[in-house]
Amino acid sequence: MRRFSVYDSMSREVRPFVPISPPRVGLFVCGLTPQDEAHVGHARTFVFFDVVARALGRWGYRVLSVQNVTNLDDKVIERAAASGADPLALSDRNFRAWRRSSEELGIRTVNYFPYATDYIPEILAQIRGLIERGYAYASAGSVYYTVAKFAKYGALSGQRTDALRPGARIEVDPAKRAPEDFAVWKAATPGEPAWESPWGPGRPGWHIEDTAITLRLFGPRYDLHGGGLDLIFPHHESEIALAEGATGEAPLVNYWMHGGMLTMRGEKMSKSLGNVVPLADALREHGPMVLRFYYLNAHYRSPLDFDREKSLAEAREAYATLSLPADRLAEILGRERPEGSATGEAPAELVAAAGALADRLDATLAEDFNTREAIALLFGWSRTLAPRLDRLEQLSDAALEELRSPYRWGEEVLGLFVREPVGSEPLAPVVEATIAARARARGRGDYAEADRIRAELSAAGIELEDRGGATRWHPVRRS
RNA sequence: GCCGAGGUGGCAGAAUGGUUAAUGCGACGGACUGCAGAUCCGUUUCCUGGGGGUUCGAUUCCCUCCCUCGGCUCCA
Repeated sequence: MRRFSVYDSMSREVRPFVPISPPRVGLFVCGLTPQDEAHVGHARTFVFFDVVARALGRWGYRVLSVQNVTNLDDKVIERAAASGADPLALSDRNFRAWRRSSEELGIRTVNYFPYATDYIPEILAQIRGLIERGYAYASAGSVYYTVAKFAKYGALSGQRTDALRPGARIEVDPAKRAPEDFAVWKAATPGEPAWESPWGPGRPGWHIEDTAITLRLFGPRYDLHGGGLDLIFPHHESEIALAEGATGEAPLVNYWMHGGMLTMRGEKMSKSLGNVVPLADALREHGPMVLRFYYLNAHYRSPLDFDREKSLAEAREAYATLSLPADRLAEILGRERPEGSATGEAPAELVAAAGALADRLDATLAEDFNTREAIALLFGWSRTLAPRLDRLEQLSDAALEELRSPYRWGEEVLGLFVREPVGSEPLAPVVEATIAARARARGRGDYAEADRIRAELSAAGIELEDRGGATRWHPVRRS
């Protein structure tokens, strides 16, 4: 198992990672509340944690990755009521749409996506435990957490409850003993989904579904908890209070990881600001590789500003440069080559460099997942290969694979260099014939006809590239 | 007000107590081309928010001020 370090929001420093029971690692990431469609800000966080899980897997850990789905909360109910939909059906629909997008994005490391409402028995059991231990009380059909009882409340966020602006956004609730107390069980309102409980019909409050899930799947303590920076308070703070209060064991989590926000012209992307770019739109316009590249091209803890006109266009250009040698290698390797025609060996210094690069890539990522630095290293490799691309044809498969190994790393860990199926294979004969016609036109100096054919193919989504007397073609890049 | 994260070239965005502060985008020049695009090569000196301090040396460590963003019970 490779050693690595990670920034822990609780201690506010980069610390060496020590697993609780190696090689297993429990990773819990706060997932979506699918009140609406997912946007590009959400995807940033989840792509990053996908890379974390991929890296740990590569390094020999056995990761159990769980992402909860808060499929019922005030917002879901509110949104459903506005459209006359059933709340659970609405969140289910949005979640399924997110899963389609996330699969397209190559997010493939999450083992479970538990729905909050599938854990009602666990939630009720936890609430009973909290009441027995004096951390919660029933009042008017609801149950509230006694924040004052949990001395460590505020350790993660640095917030002190007595400093919270009273009444800022805290609902004034006469059933609560103290304003900072929060609901772990909410008394049912007619027309809303509700479950029976010792305190009457109701539904779970926020925060508690996560601890119910992790207590069940990981036990009272686990390794890594991730999420967006905006969840630190009150959500993660409250999770700690709920779990440690219920079990008496601490700490709930050994390392808290928080991803920076994606901003839009300096402001956080959120529905209420009206500056949301739906993930599905960005995927359609630029494809998954460009988006992944864009996210991973910044450090995960830095804020990343998203400019709808510029950001992904720039990422597209940069990714094209980065991936061109990778594509060429894959293309040659995927082609049938006559027996004995390609036996060349790669220069020894290149092979050595490729091997050394893999180590450097792992080492870079092992320092708090510096994906940006890893990408810079991969750019270096592409610069090395780019001028030699035309000499690759003679190399043996084994030699080509050696030169490809840094890109294989990028594919395995970063999820880049995955070639999109273009569905153009059946077109190939037609395109080749058209190109041949253009070549004949060029041969007799009829450039008007040649350019007409080129423009026609371009309009059909095929770009031509004249080099060294031959003409290559490829599907036009998405723009 | 309190808590937290940031401020780096035209732009995006890394890193480090120490030679020319990475990488990319863009721009400019060249090669290639019938032309264009794509590609390849080269150039892009003057960039670390302001002010103090520690140090032989600070972008990095400390203090302070300014600005931006996030959180302060809906948030990835």
